[in-house]
Amino acid sequence: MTYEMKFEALSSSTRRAVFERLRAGGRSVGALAEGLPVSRPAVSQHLKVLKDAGLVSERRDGVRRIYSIDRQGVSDMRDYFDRFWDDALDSYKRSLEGSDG
Amino acid sequence: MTYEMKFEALSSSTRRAVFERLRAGGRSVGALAEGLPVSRPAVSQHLKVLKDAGLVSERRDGVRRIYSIDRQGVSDMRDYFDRFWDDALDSYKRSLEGSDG
DNA sequence: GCTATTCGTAAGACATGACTTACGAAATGA
DNA sequence: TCATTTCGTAAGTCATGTCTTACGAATAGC
Repeated sequence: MTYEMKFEALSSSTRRAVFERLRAGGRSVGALAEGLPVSRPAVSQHLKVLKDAGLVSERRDGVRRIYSIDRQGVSDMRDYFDRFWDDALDSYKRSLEGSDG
Repeated sequence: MTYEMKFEALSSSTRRAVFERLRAGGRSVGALAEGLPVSRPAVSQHLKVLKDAGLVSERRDGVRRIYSIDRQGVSDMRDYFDRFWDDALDSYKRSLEGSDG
């Protein structure tokens, strides 16, 4: 559930494709695998990584498992880049003060 | 300069460490390599990936090259997760409407 | 109980990428 | 010009991760 885990989870292009497919709403593993150039077990393995990272959540529906985006995880990433941007701007401003003030 | 390139660039933990070290301000390649458990050429290779992805920029200073955070690139990532979060919320709301009304 | 469906996990093959050393290029200063 | 410093690139090694097939578990319906 750390940032490191989220970055690692989003490091594979196939995993990002799975993640993007969930953008439009929850889907079963089989439905996710259709349209992707990898096998269903591969998708299942990717979903585990995404789930452990806190980027997707799982819900049971009979024999199916419906995976959905975990908005909290997405929000965490958004916050990370928010703060990163702020810090980068601050350090830039300080570098200007230091060079001519 | 695409999102794909930015995600790929941030997929390596060493590269994220380099990226994080630039958060506090611009640094030379040698200065970045100090304190990291990899060689200077390794850092140089990582910086090339980060630069090609639009996440860092380069400035010459005599024989040195000062790398800094490219705030536009960080802003792009922030926007990506902003929109992703909005889309996920919308699709969630739609799923509620479809299920009970 | 039996079958069909959906899925997760194990084991192993294979490609990808991250690292090292060696080397050459460019800028600085004497 | 020569030496020093700083850096990027090339070549090759090695670890990591991504994929496949095979298999077993869980649920639902008959």
